Amino acid sequence: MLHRIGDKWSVLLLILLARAPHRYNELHRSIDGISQRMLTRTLRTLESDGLVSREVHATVPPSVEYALTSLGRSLLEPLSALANWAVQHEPEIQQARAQHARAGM
Amino acid sequence: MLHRIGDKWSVLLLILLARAPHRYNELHRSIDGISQRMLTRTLRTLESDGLVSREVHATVPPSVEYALTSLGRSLLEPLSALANWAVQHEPEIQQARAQHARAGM
DNA sequence: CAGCATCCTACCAGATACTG
DNA sequence: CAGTATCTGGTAGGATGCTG
Repeated sequence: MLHRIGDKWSVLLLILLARAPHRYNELHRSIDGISQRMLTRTLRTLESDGLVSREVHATVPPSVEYALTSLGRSLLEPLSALANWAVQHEPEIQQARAQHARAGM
Repeated sequence: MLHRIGDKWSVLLLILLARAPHRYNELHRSIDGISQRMLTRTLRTLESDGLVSREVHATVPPSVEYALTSLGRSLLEPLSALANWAVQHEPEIQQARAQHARAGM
C-alpha cells in the first residue's frame, strides 16, 4: 500500500499539487527528468487512488487541471513528516553509507 | 531518498525489528513470501543506510542478530504515522479505485 | 495542449542450488 | 544457521512518433 505513493514521482507530484493546482505541462516542466509516460501514468494512479482530481476544461486548446482531493490533503501531513525526517537525517545516512562502503570494499 | 525505505519489505522489516531484535531465520519465517535473496538484500540496504545493525555472534552454529539503530528508531515515528494513515484510509482508496475502474472500463 | 501507442532495454525479483 | 551464486522471465520506464 505504501509503495504506491512511495516512489519519487508520486511524492514530488503531491508536494507540487499541495501548493496549488497545476496543469499537465506545468507539471511536466516543473519536475525535472520525468517523461511524459511516467507523468501520465503517475497522475492516473494518484487519480484512481482518489488522491488527485483531474478536471478537463473544454476550451481550445484544451486545458486540464490537476489538484489534490481532500484525501490527498489528508495524506500531506504524515507524508511531509516523513519527508522532513529524510531531509533532517540525510547527512547521517550519507555518512553511514560512506563508512559502510569503506568497510565493505 | 524516500523510495529507499518505501518498498514493502523495508517497511515490514523495520516494523518487525521495532518490536524486538530478530535473527535471520526468524525474519525469514515471520515475513511471508520474502525470498532469501530479497531478505538479505533489504537487510544489507537498511544496514548500509545506518537504520539497522547487524551483530554476528561467533557461536556454532553461528547466529546473527538484527536490530534497529537509534537512527532507525527515529524513523519509526513518522513512518508509523504514514502507515496509520494508510490503514485508516484504505477503505476510501479501495472505493475510489473501484469507482475509477467502473467508470474507465 | 494533453496526452496515447508502440517499441525497446536494462534492471530486478523469484526460484533453485550450493556453502562456510 | 545464515547466507552466496547463478539463471531467467517480467516489468518499470525511456524514446519516439502521432492525435483530437
